[in-house]
Amino acid sequence: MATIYDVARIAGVSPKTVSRVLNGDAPVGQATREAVQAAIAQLDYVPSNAARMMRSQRSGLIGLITGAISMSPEPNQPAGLPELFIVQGIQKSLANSGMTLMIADTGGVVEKAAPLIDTFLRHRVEGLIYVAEYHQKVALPVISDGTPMILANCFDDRGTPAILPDDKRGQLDLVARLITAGHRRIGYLTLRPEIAAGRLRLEGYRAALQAGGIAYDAALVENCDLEGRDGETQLLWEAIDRMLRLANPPTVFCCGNDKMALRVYGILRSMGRKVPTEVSVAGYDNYRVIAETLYPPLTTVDLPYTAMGVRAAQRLMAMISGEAREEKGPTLVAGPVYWRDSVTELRPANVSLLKSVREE
Amino acid sequence: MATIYDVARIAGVSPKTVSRVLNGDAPVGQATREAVQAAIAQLDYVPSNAARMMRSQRSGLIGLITGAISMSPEPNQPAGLPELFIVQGIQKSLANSGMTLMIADTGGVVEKAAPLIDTFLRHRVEGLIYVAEYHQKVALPVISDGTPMILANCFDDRGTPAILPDDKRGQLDLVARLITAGHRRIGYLTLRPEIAAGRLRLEGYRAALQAGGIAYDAALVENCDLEGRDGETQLLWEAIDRMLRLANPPTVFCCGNDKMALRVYGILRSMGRKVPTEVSVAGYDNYRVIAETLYPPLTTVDLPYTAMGVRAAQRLMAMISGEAREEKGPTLVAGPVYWRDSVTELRPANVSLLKSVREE
DNA sequence: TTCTCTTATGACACCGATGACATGACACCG
DNA sequence: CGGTGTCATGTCATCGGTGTCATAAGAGAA
Repeated sequence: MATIYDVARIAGVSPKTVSRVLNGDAPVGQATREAVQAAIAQLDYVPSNAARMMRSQRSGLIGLITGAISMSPEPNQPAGLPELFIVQGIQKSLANSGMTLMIADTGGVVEKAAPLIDTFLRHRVEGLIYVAEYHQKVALPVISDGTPMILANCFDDRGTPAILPDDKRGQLDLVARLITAGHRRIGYLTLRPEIAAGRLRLEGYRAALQAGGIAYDAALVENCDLEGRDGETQLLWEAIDRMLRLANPPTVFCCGNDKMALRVYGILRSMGRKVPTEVSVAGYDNYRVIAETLYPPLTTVDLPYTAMGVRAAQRLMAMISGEAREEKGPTLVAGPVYWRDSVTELRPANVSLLKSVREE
Repeated sequence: MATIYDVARIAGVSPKTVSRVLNGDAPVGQATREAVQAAIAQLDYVPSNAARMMRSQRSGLIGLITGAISMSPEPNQPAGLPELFIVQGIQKSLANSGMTLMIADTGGVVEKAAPLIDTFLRHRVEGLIYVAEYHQKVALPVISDGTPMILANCFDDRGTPAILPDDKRGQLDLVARLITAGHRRIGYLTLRPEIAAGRLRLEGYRAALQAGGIAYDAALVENCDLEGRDGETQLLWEAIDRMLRLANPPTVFCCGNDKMALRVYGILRSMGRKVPTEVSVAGYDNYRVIAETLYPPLTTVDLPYTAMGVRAAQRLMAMISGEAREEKGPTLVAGPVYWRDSVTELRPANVSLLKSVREE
């Protein structure tokens, strides 16, 4: 493999001059430059990053750790995929920064994160991003040297900078929109409260009710999430059946996520209830394969994965460049409500007052 | 950032001895070793790969280029995903080789492959893998230095080592199995012949007929692939309708892939034909979300992406270690037939004779 | 004309590891 | 007891670039 010395010899200049041609960091005479470039071409010279890095102490590398790639997309488990959108956003945002993104994969095994981080540190990455498959708390090993690190779609105890979906705000926006549409009895089939999304979205639901002057009714809220195990459909069926038998039944069901909404469609249909004319349904995630394919298309809230990726990259770059204005705490990213045909406008007059709700 | 010299000073030994403790390449006294390890821990020392690499001329890096990550999984376009299985296979296979896998993404733009390759070469990767999203021909820039390169799911003009799905063999196995089941009139709704999979699978179909002593009937074969554009369903409907009106209609429809089979299910149902009692259907790809979810579950051929990834990694490692027995030409990887309920056994007696067909 | 100043280039040390080689201390052998 | 081998460790050069400083040649300015 040719070195800068070989190029220098062929071109009849000093190695340093070749370096200058390569980096453009000092003026070089036209004739000299051409001679050097010819020599580079002739030798198929490719500079060694290792050598450059040693001297300059800058690697130009960003390390990204994810489990997305090796998550088997199980038929029942569409998770893992969304992560890719985050990675995409990061990539797009980093593309023009001159940084090279190194992606490593945990193979779905969280314990592998530690050795991967170590590998990255050996390569002297200038920043690290850890992407989790769903909004959760994590406990990664401490980075003892000062390498900046960002968590995407997760957070930890130590206050490591994190980029998180604004689940509370999203659910709030959706329910507020439902209220504007005239719904006052809003059923909520929630995710289990152990996961962050479940808890936060419920908070958003309650906040929206309060803002709309509607009393919270425990009879309209039920956890129907069994962590993917069987029996979820039964649980849903039972909850829906009970709510619909109330003296004052819900006019719309909010679902913990789009997958649950998909099931709810089936259940309502088997009960002989028409969506949306008799009952409305809303989801969460804007999991497009579901939301756009369902009939009628599903009203839902976008989980802004790509935007989160972009923010993660931006915040990391800010940390690397050591900008003074370093934010504290997690960055929350809200996604827009996608208003589709699965929800009836009970009070159409109101609608004209609305501007479309979207990520600011 | 601490260096090996700092560690040496603290531990009261020479840098070389620290190096020996780190690499275990020469005996080190117990007491010395412990002193060194203590110093390493005290300083949070992390060795610099760049420096190590310069001296040893080995990077321990494998570069992987893919478009998988940034392919938006369009609702209509489940491609891009399968690629991930290849990456997974590669990763699994490389995990214990001591190599670090660097993944870079083209963002779906093929032109970005060249600069990415260049970046990898600057890092002196010891091998390169290019993964394509579907079985196709590619034209990557020539690697002028001797870095080994492998193509996965694609091939080129220059005879670069490639790992390809054995589409011909897979279709042959499937059709042979149909024949064994007693089918003799086998309709084939093909992919467009411009793509490798379309051409090769058709070859497999014909080879199976020939082996089974059945004459090829052009009336039973039709290209129904419009490259994802609209009108595909109409095309399918028309083809199926015509074939079923033949004096001697097919008893089974082979489809170019599982997605097409999904449509065919719908069409047959709308025609009032029951699957599989009146007509059988078979797919290709074993795209599990479709094949296992459909009712009845779809008989299909596995596209062995994970296995291809494993083979790609293995072959690359063989090239790197410079093994004499270097294969020529592409490595074909065949996947097993998944026999499910979408195909009727017209002649059940035969079945007991079968061993399950699988990847060798 | 002499003195800056800029442009163009080179000399040399150094980044942080490791390979090659040398050395000293023992242990074991005959 | 000298010779030989193994263990434990150190010295020094080197990998391929780039930062720092020096130097030479012209271009303007005083």
